[in-house]
Amino acid sequence: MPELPEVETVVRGLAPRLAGCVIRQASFSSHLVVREDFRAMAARLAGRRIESVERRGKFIVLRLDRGALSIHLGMTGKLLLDGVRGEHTRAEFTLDGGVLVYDDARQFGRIEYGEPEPKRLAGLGPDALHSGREEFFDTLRRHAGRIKPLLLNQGVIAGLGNIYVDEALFAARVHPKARVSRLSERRLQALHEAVTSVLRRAIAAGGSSISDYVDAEGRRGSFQNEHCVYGRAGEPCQVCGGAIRRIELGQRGTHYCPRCQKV
DNA sequence: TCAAATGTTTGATC
DNA sequence: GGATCAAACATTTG
Repeated sequence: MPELPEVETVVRGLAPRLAGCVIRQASFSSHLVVREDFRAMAARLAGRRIESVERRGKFIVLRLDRGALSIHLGMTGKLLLDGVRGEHTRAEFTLDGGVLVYDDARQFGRIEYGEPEPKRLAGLGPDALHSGREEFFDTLRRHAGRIKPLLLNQGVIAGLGNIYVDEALFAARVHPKARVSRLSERRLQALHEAVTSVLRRAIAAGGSSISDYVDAEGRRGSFQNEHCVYGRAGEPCQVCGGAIRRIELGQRGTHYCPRCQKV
């Protein structure tokens, strides 16, 4: 459910409400979401002040007066301000200014603590939204292989997921199976511009709500209405009128226009 | 009953 | 050290 625009939307909703709050109490109920000892984790968080709420790739990062907490929403995670405890609630943070509820049906999400920050954040590539043209080129050119799996690799570029990779490749007219090494400077530049503009437009729309994504206030996004290829197999391409095709690539459903996107 | 789902990790193989 | 592919994680939905 959550890629960069969805996580950004959640962070923008949380930041003004959480900054300056103190965590009074934390409780957990899933060893899949929280891999370490619940009591040790709760003890470390109790009494900590939240200095800021930031996004790194698809991670929500709460900077605390000591250390930092990272929250990854996986596929079905929701972080709800003053949310109500439900069947799939896996964590609850009682703050001096409200309650933060972490809900996650599939439990692919992760909550981790680290000092000064969780170690896995160090493995992320440059942020897809803030990566400049030069950095984008240099990073991609260091790798071989097909462009789509590469863009999905968080260690290469952080933040893109299945929806936005398909949408950006369509906007740049690049075939998902294209080899990075075969892409011209011009194609790469188009791709960089496409990534940036698709992400910006998606953030402006509050993200994409395909099935369950909602922001910190429980509101759905609307960018799914602007998808050109994702989830539109069989529908006519908005540019050429040909049918959008769905294939499997790197174990992910992949949507593209065979006429507009050549290898 | 089967397929697919906004994600990531791990292990085998080349 | 990589790329590539399959499987696994757990649950819901059509």
